[in-house]
Amino acid sequence: MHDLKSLRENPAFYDQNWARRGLAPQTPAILELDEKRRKLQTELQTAQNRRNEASKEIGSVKSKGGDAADLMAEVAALKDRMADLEAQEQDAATALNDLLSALPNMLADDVPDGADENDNVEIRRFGEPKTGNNAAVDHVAIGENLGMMDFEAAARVAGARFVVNKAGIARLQRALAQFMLDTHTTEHGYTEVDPPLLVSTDVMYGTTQLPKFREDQFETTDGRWLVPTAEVVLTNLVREQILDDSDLPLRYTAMTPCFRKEAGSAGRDTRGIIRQHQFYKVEMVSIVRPEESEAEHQRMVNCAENILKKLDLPFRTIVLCAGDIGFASRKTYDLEVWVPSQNKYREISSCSNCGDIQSRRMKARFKRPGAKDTEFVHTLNGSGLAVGRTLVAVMENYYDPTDGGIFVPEVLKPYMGGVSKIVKASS
RNA sequence: GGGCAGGUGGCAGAGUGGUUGAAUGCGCUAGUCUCGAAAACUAGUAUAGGUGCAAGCCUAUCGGGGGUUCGAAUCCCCCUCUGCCCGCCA
Repeated sequence: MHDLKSLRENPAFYDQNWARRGLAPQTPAILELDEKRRKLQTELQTAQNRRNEASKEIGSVKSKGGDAADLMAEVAALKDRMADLEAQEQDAATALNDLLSALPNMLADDVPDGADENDNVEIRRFGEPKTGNNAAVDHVAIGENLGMMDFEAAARVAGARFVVNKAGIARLQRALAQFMLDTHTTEHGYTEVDPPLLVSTDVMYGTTQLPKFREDQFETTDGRWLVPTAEVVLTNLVREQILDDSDLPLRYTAMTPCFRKEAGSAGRDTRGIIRQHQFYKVEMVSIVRPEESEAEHQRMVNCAENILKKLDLPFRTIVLCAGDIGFASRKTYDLEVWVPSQNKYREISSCSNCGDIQSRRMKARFKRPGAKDTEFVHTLNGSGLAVGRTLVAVMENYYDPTDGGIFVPEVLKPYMGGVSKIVKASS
């Protein structure tokens, strides 16, 4: 949700900012509705005030044994008018809310201009990708040759965009998740959370998956939603709370399955596990004071990068341009890992500073010491990392063409029971 | 799934139709006292919105929604959450 007061005071700022995302001016319609709504509200409140007064008078007249018929007639008339005003005010408020909740966050000043992903800006690289190897074996071939990835079985039990991992690959993925979680909790100061995977509609609204991105979500028959990312649950942990200043910053991490319909992605990344209806992701979420969110953002990106560095996977970090940035985000860094079989970098993490757009929707506030008013917190989220895609990167970057095996990255060995290479079981 | 009991301010806990946004206690903040502290005393201490230059005034909120009434924390209905009992179940 957007700050109406601020929007009223500076509509040009909002329109200019939205224009960077390619949106037509929005504030004229908003301001008109807002004014209409407030006018109705004031009128309604005046009527309510008179009703309250009259009711008190009736009480006192009656207690003295007097006749309050005139006053009661006045209130009866007032009630009709109030019902009408209230309905109108509700309509205006709903319309205003619908309008506002469909509009994306304000971009940070230093977000580069641009129309789409081609205008994103690379800011740093790590590692040396093995380029030019068009014959690189992809993770599907590697996994199937090892007999540890079964897409046909997955299709039989669940349909397209699922996989069945087995044996060494299944364990490797578990090791990856474990390693990420341990690193975030012991080195990066995050608190591990084991959250619900089914959440309410309000929660999905809070982090902006609803109402605009309904098509990509799995809804249950009893009105709940499967989480598309742990961001949803972790961020909503502070919903409807007034936090104490000393509680901040809060840093949460969780490893969860994520469920997505991928409704708009038909035909994209159909091979392999790059884009699935269900995948594991280790997520980081920070809840911070407004003035701290920029620094926290940098910190979070470093935490995500650190995982890739420890795994010794080549990657690059980019800033998303105005045209490619997500709905809730003020500014987003993507980490892209080198995928040899595709001979390019692919997204493996996305770290976003959402400012106060989510906290406004969630009513997540905090109070500074001695302050009279509450303030909205800032929320940030980032993948640390997408486990399935990390598995792809490890399989392909650590592939041994001489025997079709996969070397286990050094940092994962403790999680693999001493196994240093995944090889085909001898039959 | 069935039944019973509940959900009131930061916490505890009154309140069962009429200045009750809400007693009282605790906690917290400020002041008095003190060399300082404790104790005691005094005052203050919810959230959101509207309106106003401002002081302020007004509206709403006692789990959520709807209803009855001139008037609802108090009465009625639905939902939800918590506790307990029974049933079922990983």
